Amino acid sequence: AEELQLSKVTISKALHNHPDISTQTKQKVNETAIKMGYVPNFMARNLSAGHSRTIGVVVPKIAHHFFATVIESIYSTAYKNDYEIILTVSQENAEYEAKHIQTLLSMRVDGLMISVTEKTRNTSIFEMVRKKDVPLVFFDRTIDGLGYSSVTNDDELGATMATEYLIKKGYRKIAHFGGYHHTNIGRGRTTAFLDTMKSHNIDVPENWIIEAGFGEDDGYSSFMKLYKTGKMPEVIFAVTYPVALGIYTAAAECGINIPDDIDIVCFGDSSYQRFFSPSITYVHQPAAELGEKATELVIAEIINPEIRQEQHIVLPTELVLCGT
Amino acid sequence: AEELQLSKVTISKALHNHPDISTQTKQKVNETAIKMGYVPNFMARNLSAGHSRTIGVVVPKIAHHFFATVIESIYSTAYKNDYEIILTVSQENAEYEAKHIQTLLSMRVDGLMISVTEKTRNTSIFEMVRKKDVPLVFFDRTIDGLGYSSVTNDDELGATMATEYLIKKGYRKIAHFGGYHHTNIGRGRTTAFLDTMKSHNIDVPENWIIEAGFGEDDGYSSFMKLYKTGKMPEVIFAVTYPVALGIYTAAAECGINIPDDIDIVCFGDSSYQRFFSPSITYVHQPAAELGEKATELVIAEIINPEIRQEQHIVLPTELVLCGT
DNA sequence: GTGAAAGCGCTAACAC
DNA sequence: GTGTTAGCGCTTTCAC
Repeated sequence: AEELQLSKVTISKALHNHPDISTQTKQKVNETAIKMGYVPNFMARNLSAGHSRTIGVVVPKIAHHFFATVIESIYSTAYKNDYEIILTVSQENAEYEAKHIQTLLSMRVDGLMISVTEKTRNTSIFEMVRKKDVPLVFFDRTIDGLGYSSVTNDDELGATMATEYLIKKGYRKIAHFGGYHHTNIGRGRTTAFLDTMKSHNIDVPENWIIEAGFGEDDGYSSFMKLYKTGKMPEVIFAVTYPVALGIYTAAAECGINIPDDIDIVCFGDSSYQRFFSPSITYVHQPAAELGEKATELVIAEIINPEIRQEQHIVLPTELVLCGT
Repeated sequence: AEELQLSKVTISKALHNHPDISTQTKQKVNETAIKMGYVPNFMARNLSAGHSRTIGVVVPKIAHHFFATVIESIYSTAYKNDYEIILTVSQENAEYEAKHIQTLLSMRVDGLMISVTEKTRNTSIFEMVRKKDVPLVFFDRTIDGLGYSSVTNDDELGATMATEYLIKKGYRKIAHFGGYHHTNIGRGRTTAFLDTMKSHNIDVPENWIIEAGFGEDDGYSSFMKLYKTGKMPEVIFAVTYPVALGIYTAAAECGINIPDDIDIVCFGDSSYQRFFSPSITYVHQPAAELGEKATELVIAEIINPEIRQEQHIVLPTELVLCGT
């Protein structure tokens, strides 16, 4: 339609500032393009280009401080590098997750960033990604042994610090609501907790280690389960912030006061943490940095396919004491 | 590459379950497609189809309970209807917003859902959307007078209820930290507040109405501004939850106790509201429903271009009393 | 039941 | 400097 007497090619070149074209022609083209509200067709462009300058992201949840922060950081890092983000949410559902990855693949994203669901066990979809030769970086929640790069928080360090802190504070009866052991973060945190306890020669009753998911519901039901045993600890170490909140709710229902009757420590926080009462001692995760590093990693792998070998970045966690 | 002796056309038809093709051929094609991990090219498909079964979304912020909830709801509603969501975040920056809309347009999204930034004033980008004839629905934060449909919370109702509540509680010295008046939600809440105060013949000093943004920073600086006047109210009605949090922080720094010295009411909440201490009386916004309705609206407009006339859905808000 | 031809909007390679 | 040709991967129309 831009037939102000020029061919498509000339237009295309002009719009791309090709040296072939005379400055005046360029200007004329640009002007009329703006005037008539021309918007290039991304699909056509990328179909012929063979790539999309687009990165697909799959997260298990979005209404959660940690992920929301990571996502914002992914967005801004991507934009800085002229990549578009296509975000999908698996809602902790492994089936949705696989479907989203399919869709993203069919959109021909140049790279993939994934934080898996708490239930993901079947890895066939990731092998498919490998076959397509699309770079993939896991963040926070990873699947090991597939040869993909990852960016994670130092779960072991955090869990160790938290446990040491509790012991130093004089606690001996410590329960742990860990995530599923088949997930890297569940395993890492639980293992570090147990190791630390062991190194201090403190026994942990078997039913004080409760394996469940990462959500508020899980914290709630785990507490109820613990409560029914009749033998309560002095403190609970929760695998995530939502789990800690679930514990709060359940404890309140059971007439148990936190932190007087039972204290809590957990991984992660919310931006509202400081208004929370009573405030919790927690392990801080560098969410924004994690998003940034992960994004830079995929982009690097996209640009430089040769450098595409496994690489694991572990970001240090930090113990934030209650009331600071 | 799928040359197991068939042409592309046959393959395409088989994959689409076209009646032309024999059942056995279909099966064979499907099997090998799965075996070799065939993924159709979304861009090619949509290039020839002329649409993308994709909806573009622009939100000002994501790490915010209200928006996170709306977004999750948009996602699930879209998926239910077989639409893909492309989410972009403007970060309250009108320039980014315009750029994102451009990108989305170039991706040939079938529809657009937008909650504008607190700074958006230039509407030329929206006129461009009109020219492209792409359906657009505003949610929560709208631009009126452009002829687009919208789904919003009943800001007037909420603000009126909140104000009435404060008055009934005996407060007379009420300050209001409203959003910018050029935004629909800022204007709606402030106007309803002033009207209600007027109908009760209660005076509001001019410098107790502070116009600012919707973020925590704004709450903080507004409070400081108020504090410097030396004349403090009994209670502050904050335009958003983050603003209320900013007030908390500022008040703490000024040695002012909430709610003893100054009370707070606000619009919106967080999922952690119930753990918050002291808890706040707030106006509940039906975030999930808002996302759902808005998504259904765009989809309806996409499917039925004729019905594309302005339509404004206003969802009722609710006053939630402190401690319930 | 299957395939050949044309076209979606764009770009890169090569003429003119 | 500008235009022609061809092809990205798919779908639709119409022959066979």
